[in-house]
Order: sequence, then structure tokens, then C-alpha cells
Amino acid sequence: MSRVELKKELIRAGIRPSVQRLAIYEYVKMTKHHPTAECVYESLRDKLGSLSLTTVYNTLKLFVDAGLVIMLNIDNTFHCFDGYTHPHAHFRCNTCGKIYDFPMKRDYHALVEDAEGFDVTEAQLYLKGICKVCKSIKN
Amino acid sequence: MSRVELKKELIRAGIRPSVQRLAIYEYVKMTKHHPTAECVYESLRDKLGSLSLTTVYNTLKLFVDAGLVIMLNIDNTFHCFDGYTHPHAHFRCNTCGKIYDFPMKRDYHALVEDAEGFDVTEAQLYLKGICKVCKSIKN
DNA sequence: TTTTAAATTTGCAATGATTTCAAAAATAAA
DNA sequence: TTTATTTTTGAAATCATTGCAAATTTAAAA
Repeated sequence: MSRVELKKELIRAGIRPSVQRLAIYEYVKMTKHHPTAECVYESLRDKLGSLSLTTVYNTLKLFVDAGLVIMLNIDNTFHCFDGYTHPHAHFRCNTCGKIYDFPMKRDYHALVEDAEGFDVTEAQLYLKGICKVCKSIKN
Repeated sequence: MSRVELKKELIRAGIRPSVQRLAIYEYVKMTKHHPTAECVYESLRDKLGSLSLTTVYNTLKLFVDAGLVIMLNIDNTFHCFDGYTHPHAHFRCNTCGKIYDFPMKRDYHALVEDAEGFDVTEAQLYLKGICKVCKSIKN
């Protein structure tokens, strides 16, 4: 996705594309490694000349509220962010800490009973264990 | 479940049932409202005469590591605990904050593709939205 | 029962991610 | 250009959680 397209997405969502916002949006959308706010900050500080960690937090919250980015809470010590908003599951390796995206066969509705009367607007399937790579290293 | 049975469960898990541990275990197993560590502490402090918040944290970690209790991370500002360890989904109401247990039809495996080579030892399905009660109040 | 060793509890301080806040800077509107 | 609005910034505050070392309790040994 080009920078121009990303800009249009922000505008469409009613978010004015400032230099910082566009840079943060581009970073979160393009990377695949589920960065933390701190990570976004470290990665962009030099490129932008200057950047505040507060701006990163504020901006990410803005994106999450607008539905442009998903906030993951799979690691209970910090949040991380995912620009890929299509429904999918997340796997966190207990050994290396890496987070993997897993496609989901069906909608979460297939799993849940007795949800009548409840409005489900968000669903997260978090899996934990040992990843392929760490498993092969061990053996 | 009786206090004697709970005591036996702790011993079976290799955990010595001190006064504090048994009280905390009983509380978490018996309550249905997914308490935080702070909540456990507030609820038991008077009954036990004295209690340290650190003890509550240490003890809950002990239970979680032993698989006796599940730690939920559905609300991203704090953890809460569930003594019901059978696989089930959790729904958090964005309005009232209450957490509901939802039975799951199938194993999470039914949902996930491409998990070959990965060892999944833990699975959490977190749902968010508006609960039945809050919805009926609104209308 | 006494002595000794090990396990457990305790409270306070430290940690670290996140938020608050008010001022400064940038941008848009008049 | 002037004025109003939005955005960014950095330092301080917050708050759940953890580290740590001393005090207490419990179990084991003598």
C-alpha cells in the first residue's frame, strides 16, 4: 500500500494526516511484527527528526478507536498493535515471545453458544505455547 | 465444593495449604465475578485479620502456574482471575465492565488453520461489546 | 520439647507501561 | 495578517505489578 493510499484512508476515517500520524500509520500497517508503542517510537524518532512517545500513544489510540488498527493484549505486560484488521487469531510463543498471525476458518460465532441478546463488536482469539521454530531448535 | 475438598486439591497440586492460600483459593473458586488481585485482597483482609497484597499476587501466580486458576487479560488495565478452568469464552461489556462466561461449542482447534508444528498449550477467546442487560436498559 | 532449617508472609520500595496536563508549535480559518 | 483550532510535546503523575529483605510461621531433626 502506497503512502498516498494510506493518507486517503486516514482522511476517509476523519483523521487529519499530520506528518507524525501518517508515519505512525505507515509503520503499523507495513510491519508484520506487531510492534509496541515504544517500538514504534524508537523506529520513527530518527526518521522524523523528533517525536514524542505521548504522540505515539495518542495516535495509536486514535487509530484503534477508528478501527484502523487492532490493539493486542496477548502479552500481559504491554500492548502491541496490528495493522492487519481482518479477523484472525494470534499465537504468542512462550519461548521466543514472537507473535504469529493465524488465519481463522470460521467466524468466532461458530464457537460461542448463548450469545443471544449480546452485541459482540470485537473478538480476539489468543493462543499460547511453543512455536515451530523454537520446537525444532529444542529437538 | 467444600473447604476440605479445596484443601485436597491444593495438596494434590503440590501446594501447601496455608491459611492464606486456602482462603484465596476458596474465594477464587467460589465467586463468579472474575475478581482482580486487589478485589481478592479487599474481600479477605478482614476475614483473615491481616493479609498482604503481595501474598495475594504471589499466591494467584502459584495457582495459575499450577493450572488451578486462569488469569484473564481481557481488560487491558488489570488482570482478573477465574477459578473455572474448563475451556470457555469470556465476554466483557464495554458499558458496565462485567465479564460473562460463555460456553464454547467446539475446541478452538476448529477455528484455527495452519497450526501444524505449533504446540498450543493455552487458548483464550475474548469477546467485547454490549451485554444483554445494558442493551435492555438503553432501549 | 528444644533447636534448626525451610517455607511462607509481609510491607515497603522499585519498576515500567500508560495517562494526564498544560504549554508550545503547527495548521486552518477568517 | 490575525485569530482560532488542532496537534505535538515532555515532564510529572498514576497505578498495577514485582522485587526484596526482614519477620513470622511451619516442619524436621535432635
